[in-house]
Amino acid sequence: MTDEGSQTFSIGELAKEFDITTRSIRFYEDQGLLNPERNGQTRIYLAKDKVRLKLILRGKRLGFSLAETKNIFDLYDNEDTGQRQLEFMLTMIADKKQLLAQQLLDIEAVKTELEDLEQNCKLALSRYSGQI
Amino acid sequence: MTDEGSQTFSIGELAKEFDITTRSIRFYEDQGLLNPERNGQTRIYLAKDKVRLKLILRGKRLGFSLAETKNIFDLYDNEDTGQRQLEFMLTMIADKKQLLAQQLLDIEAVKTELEDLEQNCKLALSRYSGQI
DNA sequence: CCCAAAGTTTACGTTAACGTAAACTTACCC
DNA sequence: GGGTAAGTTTACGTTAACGTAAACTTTGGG
Repeated sequence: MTDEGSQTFSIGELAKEFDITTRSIRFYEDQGLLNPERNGQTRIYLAKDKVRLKLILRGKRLGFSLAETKNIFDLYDNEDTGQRQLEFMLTMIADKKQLLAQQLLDIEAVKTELEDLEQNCKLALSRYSGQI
Repeated sequence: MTDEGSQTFSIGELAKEFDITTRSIRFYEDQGLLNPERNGQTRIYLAKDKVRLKLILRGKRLGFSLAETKNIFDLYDNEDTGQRQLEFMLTMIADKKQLLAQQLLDIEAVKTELEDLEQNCKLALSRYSGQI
């Protein structure tokens, strides 16, 4: 058994590792997305906090707002998942999956356009280097 | 030859078609992303404007800022593409492609997580309907 | 013991992408 | 020709996601 349960991190370490400011990390906590331990005043981050932070940033890259990400976290954390809650969660999941599918289409389209543009650029450049 | 060169649209028609407000369309023009014709005061949109609008919205869905999209438009429109310009354009294209690749990874990861969550939800729900 | 580095709270400032309102003109319909 | 629906400009308001600054406490190293 590898003992990895006691690894802790300072706010500065996390900031450096994820290349964000400490201000952002505190802001995420302020918005209810993180809940680090405390040693007196000082925040102590555990492995699960790192996971959360990774998910937050991934969500951001996909255009999720912090509120949306918090929403998902809350659903995950919710213990008393009644029937209504579960059904709501399922429709929300369906919505997100739909959104991801659209993004895939968008990415394919943009990728094609970028590659067309790239070809034209390289062709134009080749004239400068006298290859035509 | 299908004659489709004379199709024009009002701002209201575009707003309805793309499900956005006229305010947004005028704002995009204000930021230099659209350049519709005019009939007196009234804006007249052509097919190429519709294409631009589609690209703007696609960019937004992928998290591009309006400034970034305008940047790409400007590169496209640029007639005097000197060597420096072309090289700059190529690095910019490479950056965008890199970003798209990252987004693909993110989407895969989120999709997997969503499907896990979905399974758990359905399992929990099945207990309510007495299937377990 | 002292100081520089890292941490903390509080609070005001900033930017992007519109929303909203006002005050006006233009276009179309009966 | 009169109203109403759609268009226009101008301008101030709003929200999310931090940036930045001030004023303070805590902590490890020489």
